[in-house]
Amino acid sequence: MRNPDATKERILTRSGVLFNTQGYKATSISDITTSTGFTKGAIYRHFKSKAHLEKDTLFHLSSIMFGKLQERMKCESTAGDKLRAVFRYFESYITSPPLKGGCPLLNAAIEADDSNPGLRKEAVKILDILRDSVVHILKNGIRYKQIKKDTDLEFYATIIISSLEGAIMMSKLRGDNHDVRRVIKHLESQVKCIEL
Amino acid sequence: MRNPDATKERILTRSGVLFNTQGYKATSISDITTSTGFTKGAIYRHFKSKAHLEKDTLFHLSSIMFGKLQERMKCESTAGDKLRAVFRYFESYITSPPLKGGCPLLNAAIEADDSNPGLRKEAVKILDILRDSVVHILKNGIRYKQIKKDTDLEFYATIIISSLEGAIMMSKLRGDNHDVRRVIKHLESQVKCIEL
DNA sequence: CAAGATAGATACCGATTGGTATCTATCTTA
DNA sequence: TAAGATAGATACCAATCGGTATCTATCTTG
Repeated sequence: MRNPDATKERILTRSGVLFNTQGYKATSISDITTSTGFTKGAIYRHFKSKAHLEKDTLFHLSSIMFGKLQERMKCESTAGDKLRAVFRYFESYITSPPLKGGCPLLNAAIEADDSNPGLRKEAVKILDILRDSVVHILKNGIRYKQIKKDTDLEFYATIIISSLEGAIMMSKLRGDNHDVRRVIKHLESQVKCIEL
Repeated sequence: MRNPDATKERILTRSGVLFNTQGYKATSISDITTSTGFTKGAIYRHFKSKAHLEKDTLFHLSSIMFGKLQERMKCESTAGDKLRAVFRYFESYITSPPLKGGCPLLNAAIEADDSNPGLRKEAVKILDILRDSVVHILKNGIRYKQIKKDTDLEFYATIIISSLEGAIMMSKLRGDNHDVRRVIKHLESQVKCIEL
């Protein structure tokens, strides 16, 4: 009974890296024991099954990512600058990853099928939060006369998120940042279209 | 020694569905034996390891997909119409999937890490072919005065592919076609910008 | 039709999987 | 300080993993 909270945190952190790099199914409990230094007994005391650990870990990962994203956004004052901060954050997934393995939403979304409903539900939640964040930025932009007031919020949120996620897939596959750079260039010109 | 070619074809077809729906790592050889009706002995006669089977299967999947894509494109005459056919093909991944499990490129790209270099290389090849297809359409469009001649070909190919792939991820996760519809609407307006 | 080749089945291998029952040692609380 | 609670270790489980050695039956070819 040394420090259960720190143990749980350590397990979530380490399995976060493993799940995000190797995949959820491909990461075994043994992988996690060797990475954390804890035994199976310790892990199954804190998480009642591997599926639960996967879901909790994905939540843990998304909390970290949204935290870092919020940090970047609150440094900017206008809606346009906040959006460009989002773009730069996604580019960092490639150029200097805040977490090894790329975007946890993208990874979980592709891997989570109907056989892992917990993971899938968690991924949907993350996508909702991300979409709402972009919508929120645009909404405030309209309120403060920075964004055209007839802008279709959901539409632009979808365009931004989909192209960024797709770009991460491409850039990660190719091993360079050319594709994500192109997409960001395109999104910046799109933002200019709705900026006042 | 009944019909080795048909056997190989059947294995590739069945494992194609399994790999594309459950994932490569998550699909076992036993899954494939029960799906095909063949035994492990038969499978390992035609493929020297699971990794080889994965790679060959991804190639098989991409051949089918590109075949269907070509069919749709050759029905159209102008570059703009060919691009719109590409968009509709990607939408069909959601509305009436030509293959269960969504886009094989996207699935393989996310799952393939450095531990499966064969699969990864095959995924890069597919991405190259897809990108070259779009570039080729645009190039011919310029030649026949349908597309503005100063168009950045690689740029538009990246924008189109990334946003479509990202949209498939989102729509598949959510279980509806709203996101992919939005992205296609956006891409259609982008095409209009470079059409003559 | 005889002989070799090969497609595919059967049976097995050691390693690893997720999971659990049990034990010990440290903690909290009366 | 005594007693109960709990964090974590150890040892085990049946099931399954990818892979292989061997056998049989059908094919091709002389």
